[in-house]
Amino acid sequence: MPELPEVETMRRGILDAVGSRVADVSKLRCTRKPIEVVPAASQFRRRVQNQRIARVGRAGKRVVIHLENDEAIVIEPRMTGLVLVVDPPTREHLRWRLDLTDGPISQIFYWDRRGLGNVRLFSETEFRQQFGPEKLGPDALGVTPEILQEKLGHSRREIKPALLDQRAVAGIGNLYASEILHVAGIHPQRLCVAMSKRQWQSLVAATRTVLEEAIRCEGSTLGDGTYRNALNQQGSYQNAHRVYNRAGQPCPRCSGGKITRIVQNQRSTFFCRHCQKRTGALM
DNA sequence: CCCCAGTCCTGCGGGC
DNA sequence: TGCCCGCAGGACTGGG
Repeated sequence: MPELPEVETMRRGILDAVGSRVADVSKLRCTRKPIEVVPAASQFRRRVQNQRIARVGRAGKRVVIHLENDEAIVIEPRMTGLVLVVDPPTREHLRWRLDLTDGPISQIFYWDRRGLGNVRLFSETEFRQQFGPEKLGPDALGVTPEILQEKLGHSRREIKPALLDQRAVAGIGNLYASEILHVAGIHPQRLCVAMSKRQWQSLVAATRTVLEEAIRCEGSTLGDGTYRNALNQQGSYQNAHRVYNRAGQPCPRCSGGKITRIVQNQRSTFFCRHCQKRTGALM
C-alpha cells in the first residue's frame, strides 16, 4: 500500500538521523522467509559502517538513505513494509535494522508483514542508473501537465492504469490514482490519447492537491491497520477518502451518484459515474 | 515497443 | 465453529 504520501511520511520520520553515524547493520532472522537484502551482510556492513548519513531522500515509493561516501541505502516497502524508529508492531516480521550513533535516533527498523519489500545498497553510479529518468518518471509532486502529456498523451491505455506506470510519473499507486481522478473529474477508463490539454492540467493539479493533503494527514491507514508512520502511529487520510473502498456510498462531490467499483488490469478502481464522465465535460 | 497477465507473500473476511 | 478460497496491490518477468 505505501504510496508517495506514506513513503514521504516515512522519510520525514527518519530525517533526524541526518548527521548520525552508522554503527552497524543487521538483516534480522525472522521466522518467515527472509526479505531481499543486497549485498550480503559482510559487504553491506563494510560499505556503510562508520559512515555519516548525509541526506534522507525518496525515489518514488522508496526511502533513500544517502551516506557521506556516496553509497545509498534504498528501502522499498512494497505492500506492507514500514520504516520505524520505535519498536515494531510485532517482533515476528522485523526484517532489518540500522544501528546509529551520534544523534537522536539510535535505530532504524524495517518491518514487513508480507515480506515483499527489499533493502538494497547502491553506489552513486548504480543509484543513478536504477532510479534515473530512464527507470523512474518525474516525482508526482513535481510533474508538470506538459511532461505528463508528453509521456502518456499518445498512449491508447486507459488513464487510471497509466497513472500507475512509474516510468511515466513516480509515486502514484492504486489508492491515490482513484482519489486523484475523482478530484480531477476524469473517468478512469478515459483513453490517454483522448485527454485534452485542459484535462492533463486538471489531472496534475488534482495530483498535487490529493498527495499534499495526504502527506499532511501522514498517509492512509486502511482497515487492516498495517500502515504506520516512523513512530508506529496511524495516518488519517483514510477519513478523507472520496472514493477509495467506498463502493455503494454517495459521491461526496455531487451526492447524486453512488461510488462504483470496477476492475482495470486486475486492480480495483473506484469512481463516480455522475461527475467523472467518460467523454465531454471537464471539471 | 507496448501492454498485460502472472508471480512473489501474508492476513483477513466471506461463504458454506 | 472452522476451513478454504479469494482478495489486497507494490514491482518485476515473460510473452503475445
